[in-house]
Amino acid sequence: MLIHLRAQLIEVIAKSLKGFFDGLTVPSVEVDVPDDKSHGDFSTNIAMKSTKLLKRPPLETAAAFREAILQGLKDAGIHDKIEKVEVFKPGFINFYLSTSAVYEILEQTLREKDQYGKSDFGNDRKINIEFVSANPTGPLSVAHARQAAVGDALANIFNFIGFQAVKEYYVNDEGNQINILGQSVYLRALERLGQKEDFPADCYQGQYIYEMADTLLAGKKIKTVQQLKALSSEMIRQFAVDYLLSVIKEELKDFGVSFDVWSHQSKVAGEEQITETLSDLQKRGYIYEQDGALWFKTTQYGDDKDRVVRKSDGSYTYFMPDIVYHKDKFRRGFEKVFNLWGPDHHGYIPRLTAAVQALGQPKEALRVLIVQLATLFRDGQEVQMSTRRGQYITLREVIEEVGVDAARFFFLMRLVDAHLDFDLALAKKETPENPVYYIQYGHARTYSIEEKAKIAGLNPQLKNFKNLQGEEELDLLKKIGRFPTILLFCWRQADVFALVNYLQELAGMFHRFYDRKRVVDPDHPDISAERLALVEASRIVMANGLRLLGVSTPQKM
RNA sequence: GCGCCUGUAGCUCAGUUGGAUAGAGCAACAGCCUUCUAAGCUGUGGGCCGCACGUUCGAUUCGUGCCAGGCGCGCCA
Repeated sequence: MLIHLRAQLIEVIAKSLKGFFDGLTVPSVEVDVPDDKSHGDFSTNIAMKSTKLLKRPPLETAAAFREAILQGLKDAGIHDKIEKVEVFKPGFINFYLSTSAVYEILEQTLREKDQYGKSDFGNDRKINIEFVSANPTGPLSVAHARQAAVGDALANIFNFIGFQAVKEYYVNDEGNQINILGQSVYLRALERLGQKEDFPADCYQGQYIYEMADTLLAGKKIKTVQQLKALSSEMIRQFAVDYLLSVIKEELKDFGVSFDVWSHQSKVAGEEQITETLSDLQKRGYIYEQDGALWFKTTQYGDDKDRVVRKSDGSYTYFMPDIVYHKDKFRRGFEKVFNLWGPDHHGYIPRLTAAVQALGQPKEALRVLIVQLATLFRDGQEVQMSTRRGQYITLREVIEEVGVDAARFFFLMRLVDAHLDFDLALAKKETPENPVYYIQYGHARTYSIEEKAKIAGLNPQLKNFKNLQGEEELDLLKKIGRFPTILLFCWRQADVFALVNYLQELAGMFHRFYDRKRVVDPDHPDISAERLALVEASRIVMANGLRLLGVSTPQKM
């Protein structure tokens, strides 16, 4: 409702002011939401933008504009939604919503319920969002956990505003790391059979390799070294990848994250597809040979230097299958693909962006989001981690220590590309310092109020409001009205932080309302019914928001 | 050396793509429960928006140059 009204305002303003410009082009009209509510619900800077063109002081222009806009609002038939229009200091023209317009927000929310905030903004466009994509060589770490929380929430939001967002996990099931993984399992299996060999430092050191070895031996009913040696290394590799993928899937499931598509490098970027793509790129002049290797001219699209795709020994760099994989994504019809990467990969962005353009896509078709690492703290002390020695905090441990809700919420509390300090002790505290519970508590409160109302025989009203006149009530309603806009902003920013922030503010306004206005009051059933409607609308938005974040909505706390 | 990111309250961070008196949470201090959940509410203090120029009606925001910190720069994945 507010999105629509804002669009109407822009239209009306542009139309009403045409006469002032006498053939000159009207500056583009911007309508913003002021920080300070005393400056109205909407505001435009059009008068100040016009000072130069019209050669008149902004306040004078604004006053004249105001008259024309008032007339324009009448002509457009939306004057009943705007209570007043005022001119302010440097030259702002501010619009104040009428209470009837505010009540429309309430009616809409109650009508649309769990669909409130949904839109067709995305126009069913297909987008892909690839995240986590950890190599299947061990359990998921906290770094993956943050990516999982962000990627899942982003996809939820994008789907809600009308995109067809596909969540995708790219499985690196080939290459050096997988060879080493297979070797690690093989050596541990030998050890279990009594033949202890040197365990190289570059092999995977974690305890889980033993468990895999045990599972392998039991599954294949292997009792002797001879039987083990009869297994092909290919078979062991396959076993290891499958085993770890099922572990990863289980961890993600417990974190509430599921993927729509699992793409395996061995399938989408095998030898055949690589050869095909490579010769295609060669034909189109993107590849040249030097020092026995094949190079991709990524500098043509702004990379610092060209990149090797096939080494002089004939094997491919990681870049090559990645190009093929992204070609595959676009072949599947995605208009835009998002990749969530760790900060250590940021140097890789220019070359992949170049490749995407060489594949004939516009630069914007690929959007890489660098998800910064979370530094874990426990009681103010940084938790030291070392991936090399297999000593890192896993997703599993975070879930067990602080729970899914707190973990997911904390990972979303900052912009994705900003460092995040994650205090484990704080996240599991059930005290006011912990922001997760603030919103959930607000949600739970709505249930307890509605329960009390039911006992008193009171029901929420659905229309014809007139008693919601308090500042707390109108502020809360207007905030509820911003929810759809916030979701669109999340798309524009490619970040969920704005939603987290919004929900905290919304919960704050709800708590304030609760503190100051008695809802359940059998002596005043009319007022109670209207306030109950506001409680329900608040609950709807808190629930819709938390659901998009992947955080649960408790009815009791 | 080159490239990318960051610099805002004691701490952690926002700042709606250039707007109005720069905000929030935490921490500190002072208050509010015989009434719908005190996991809540109210109030107070706290700022050279890293520094300097420039662009303009207007800069925390854009540009340039410095200063400080982080990361990336392999025929690794």
